Amino acid sequence: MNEEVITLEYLARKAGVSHSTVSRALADSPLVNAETKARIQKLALESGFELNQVARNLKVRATKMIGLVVPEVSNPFYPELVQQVADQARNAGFTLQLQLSGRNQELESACVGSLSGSRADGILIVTGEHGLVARSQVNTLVAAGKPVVVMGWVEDADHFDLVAGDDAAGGRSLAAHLVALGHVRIAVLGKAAHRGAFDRMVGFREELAVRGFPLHPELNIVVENENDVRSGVAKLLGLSAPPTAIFAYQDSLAATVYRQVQQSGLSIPDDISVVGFDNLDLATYLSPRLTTVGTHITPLCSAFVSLLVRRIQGIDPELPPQTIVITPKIIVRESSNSPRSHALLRSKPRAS
Amino acid sequence: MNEEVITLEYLARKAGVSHSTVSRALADSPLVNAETKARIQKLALESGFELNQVARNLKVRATKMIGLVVPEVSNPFYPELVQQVADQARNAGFTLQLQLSGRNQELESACVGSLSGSRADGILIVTGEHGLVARSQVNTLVAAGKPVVVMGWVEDADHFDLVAGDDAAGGRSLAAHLVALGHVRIAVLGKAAHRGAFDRMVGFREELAVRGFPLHPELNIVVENENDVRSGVAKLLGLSAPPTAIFAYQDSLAATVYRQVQQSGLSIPDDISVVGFDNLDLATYLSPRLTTVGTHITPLCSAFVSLLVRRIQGIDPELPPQTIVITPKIIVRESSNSPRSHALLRSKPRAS
DNA sequence: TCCGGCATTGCAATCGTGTGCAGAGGGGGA
DNA sequence: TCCCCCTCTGCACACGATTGCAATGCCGGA
Repeated sequence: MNEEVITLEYLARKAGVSHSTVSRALADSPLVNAETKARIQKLALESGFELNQVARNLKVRATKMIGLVVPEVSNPFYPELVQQVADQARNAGFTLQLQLSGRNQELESACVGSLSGSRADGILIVTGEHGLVARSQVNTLVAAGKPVVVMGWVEDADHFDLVAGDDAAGGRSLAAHLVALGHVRIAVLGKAAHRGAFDRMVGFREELAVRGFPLHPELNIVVENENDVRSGVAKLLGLSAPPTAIFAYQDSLAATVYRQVQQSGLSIPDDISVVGFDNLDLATYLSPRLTTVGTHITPLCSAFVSLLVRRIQGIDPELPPQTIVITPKIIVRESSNSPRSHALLRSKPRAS
Repeated sequence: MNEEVITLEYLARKAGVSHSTVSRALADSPLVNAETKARIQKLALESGFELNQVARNLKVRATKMIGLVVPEVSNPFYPELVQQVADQARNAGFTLQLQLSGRNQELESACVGSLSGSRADGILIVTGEHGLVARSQVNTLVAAGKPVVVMGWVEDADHFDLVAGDDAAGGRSLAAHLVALGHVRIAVLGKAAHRGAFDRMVGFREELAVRGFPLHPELNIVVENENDVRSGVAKLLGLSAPPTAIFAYQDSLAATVYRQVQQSGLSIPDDISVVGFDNLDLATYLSPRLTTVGTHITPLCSAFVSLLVRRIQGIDPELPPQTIVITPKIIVRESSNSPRSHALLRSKPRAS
């Protein structure tokens, strides 16, 4: 077994040339003689040579890698994004370094840290419910000229590039949709406001108010976990005048709502309409398929990646921080319909 | 603005020492005087110094990164795995480099290629339906001493480390479960055999035969896509003696089966039982929750990562290639139950 | 015959760290 | 006083590649 490490130098000795020539030959430089080049390339192939990318990276001061920071990947919202970003990055000639910042983004700073230090040519950060945890770090990096783009809603994003979906608009269109169907008593299943305000819920409520049916306090349920969802739905169904529609602020919550509603012997959408937000794959697995709001994720990721690549390439370095907002669109499926009479609803049996 | 790159050398000049001392100080080496060390560390912090990891990697011949190759991440099967591997890797002090080999693993070789060349200290490859596409590449790498571990079922894995779930055993327990419930006419919704044989289906059929109810050909449906599933289920339900239970070889397919069955006005599990395989999150979102088979993913990933780490650390380099098999377990939920009488089943209305 | 230019190759510096080894300086014991 | 040892620091090389510049040899034209 040959223990010697195969380097340019090694190939050079074998081929009887200098390592510079080998380097140029493998880079297909026109500076080296055609036959020599062919001979060296053949030799490299035969000896199973692999260029040491780390050394190369050091010399050329670039890694052709971009770091992607995402809270987690078991929540079905993120994988699709990762997939798209990975594809886009590959098209641009970059490979991906994935970092999970944790469900509560407790590792976000650590992730960003491990990505800087010249390991990644640029960094993409997808925020979670807590907003941009590593804000000061990002500011420092950007000030130092490191390409960074953030995705998610962050207030006062004056100092860095931001790509965000317009959640408020999405919320408004859901509300408009339900009201147009004839719903009056509409419940909201939401989360206590992290990151300033949860725009999708705010937009939803705004639109309800505009349309003349402001959200009734007893129909506003705050949930933090699965159990809250179950008890919340139970509470709603137990009201003397139950809602005819429920807006769950995430598709994954809507799934739980489904189970709870259907276990109570009620039918979606005949007895009660349910709408979600995110347009996960899950939304089409549910039965009936879920009406929801989703950003067309391709343009979103496209903006995300191409903005970063632009920064990395360093064309117009004076380009001020950008904020790109993408408006999501409502996807109407079978889980929302016009309300039937309340009498019918209340006469239905309820599971013990 | 200070355009000078901040390096050890820069700090050294500022502190009036040599770059060696700075290097040692930042590594908290006992070789440097306590006060000097403190002074240098303080200075480094103030100037926002970041160690150039690429240079370091070159010098120490290690990157503390492991590459993870996964077919895709939009199919809900993989994200959980990625999450676990990422966590395990972080615990072991490694960061993750994610590479997507594509739904049909068409990029698998390219992924492995971009991971070798000293970019990653070790490589984890999760195969897809096509088995180990980059097999020869893996053999070469392993022969060259590069740490590589493969997950998935691969035949003749004599030359490299392999971690696999025992799909056949899972299939057998599903069959046993259904037969024990009293089912006799059981349908299988499977895929044409990629990668030799699709063990979960093989195991399922074996066990049926052992129990005395070999699979009837008309109840064996081969599907390649969503549409096949729909038409397949329709065909099954249209039989003069429809099955009382359906085994879908993947949870995600079971979801489609659900919709088709429920749209036909039939109830799960009262009219027909449905079981899946994989135990995705999805399985609990469905209603009723899906009976399925799943590997407890934590030990699986644990074996996966720790085997690789062991190779990276290079303790007992003579350790022969390992094959670790993990037996999945059946998770009984509400989608499977004893069959009711066929008369009732056939008298049910069917949606137009 | 001489010279200029072109094609090709090698030399050597460089990227930023890590580290073996030598050397400086100081303190303590004989 | 001398010497040894211990603590600390710096020199210099190495990691494996890229690349500007110099050098070589050859050919053709004057």
